[in-house]
Amino acid sequence: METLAKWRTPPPVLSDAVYQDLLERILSGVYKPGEVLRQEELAARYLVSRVPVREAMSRLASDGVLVFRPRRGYAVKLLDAREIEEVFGLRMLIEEHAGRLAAQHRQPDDIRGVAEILDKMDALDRQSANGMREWLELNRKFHAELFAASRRAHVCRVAASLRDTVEPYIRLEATITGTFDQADAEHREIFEAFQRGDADAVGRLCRLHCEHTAGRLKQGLGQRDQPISRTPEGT
Amino acid sequence: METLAKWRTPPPVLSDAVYQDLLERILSGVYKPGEVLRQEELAARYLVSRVPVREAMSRLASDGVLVFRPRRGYAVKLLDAREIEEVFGLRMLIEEHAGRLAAQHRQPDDIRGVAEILDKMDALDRQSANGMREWLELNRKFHAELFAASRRAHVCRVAASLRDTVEPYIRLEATITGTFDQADAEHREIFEAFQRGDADAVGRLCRLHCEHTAGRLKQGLGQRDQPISRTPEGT
DNA sequence: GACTTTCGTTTTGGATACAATCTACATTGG
DNA sequence: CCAATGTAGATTGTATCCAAAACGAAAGTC
Repeated sequence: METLAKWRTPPPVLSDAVYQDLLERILSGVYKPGEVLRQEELAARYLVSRVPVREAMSRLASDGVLVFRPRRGYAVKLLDAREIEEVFGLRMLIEEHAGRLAAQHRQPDDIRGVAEILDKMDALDRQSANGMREWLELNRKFHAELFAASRRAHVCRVAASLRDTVEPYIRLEATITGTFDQADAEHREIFEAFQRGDADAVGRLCRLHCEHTAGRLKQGLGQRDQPISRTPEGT
Repeated sequence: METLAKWRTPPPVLSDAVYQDLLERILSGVYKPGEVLRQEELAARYLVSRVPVREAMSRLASDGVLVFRPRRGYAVKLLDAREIEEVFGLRMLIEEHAGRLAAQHRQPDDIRGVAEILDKMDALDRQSANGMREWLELNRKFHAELFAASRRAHVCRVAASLRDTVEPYIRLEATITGTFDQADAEHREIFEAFQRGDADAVGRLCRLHCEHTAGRLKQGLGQRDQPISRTPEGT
């Protein structure tokens, strides 16, 4: 038998799988900000022991998605309005930078990849709950793929981390108001500048896009007092 | 007996202690970029089991200080010149922002705290190896304390993470060249602007400070080919 | 001689076990 | 009736154990 080993896909690591799924569930609001995550419960859900669950959670805590209170477990990070504004302030900086770099370093494949995501978003039924959910996932993917074209791993890492931190709130707001039109239009604009390699425009538009998202969020979630559970927060 | 429990110091979490010490050792170059960290070895060093060690390492990996390759363990992140430049590009953005916010939101205590650090740095003997080490630690602390005055946890988190990513290289360069004068002067300048609450100046100076550090690094480490071990890297 | 293949060792990933701590609730005393 | 106390159960943090994968060196093959 010849060297099969070289071709075999490397064995998956449970904590990675848990990390991914847990992140997805937090971003999509299955676990709400402030909610405490029980290790045993999650271990049972994923049919693993608590060890990989704990590892996944400690990573999510470093990402800023969870908070850790010793001996009291991990909870979904709960942001107040001021913190949301803070994160968006950072996103505006980083994403302008990332957008500019993306436009400068993009390859033909990148344009195709991003275009594909936009097309998929166009095809969705924004009225159905399912369509909304898919739109939101594709929305996240759009930005990730766009920035990935910069070929700058650290830029992408920071941008993704910041985005993930506020993503639950973005999705909450979008689900409530159901307005995707402005975002759609801005995505198209960004894409067009990206396609023609206009770095300054992409940067400027990305920053604006952040700013507008922050504005919608502020308005949409501003009135409602914390709709969230009662966990007193640190970090 | 009255409620003693409330006064007892909350029980320490081993993985936190390991995280802290491990980070310090990585930043100070005890574990060099590219080096693989054995779980058993570290567990023995800290007299704990491998579990808290793994947890600490998974956090450090999320911070960008370590890289994780499934089933092959964690290694100290090895950056090439391009990545170092990338990180400094981000730092210039973030730290200008952070510096500005710090100047705007600083309290009297913050000024005292930062001044104290600068004084300690002044008092050190920069020739001795020990003095250098202390200077480098205080240098890190200076920036952390300065930015902390912004009262913006997310800003501080991102700034610290980016700084930690390149800190081993900063310390390596500084240890080799032994030139602290420019940094000292810039710290003083930043502090003075910080003291008088000149947000624009602090922002501008922080950005410049980053730029200069990056420049020194590029020159100091540019010539030497990777002095590091042989680990082939991903992420 | 270079390239596999084998096999033993090392090291990792994960499960289980157990002690320490926290939480909730019932009880007591004022 | 309310606050403080005590206690049982739930939950976390860590140690220990085991199977599987990676590594390295020796032996075999063309």
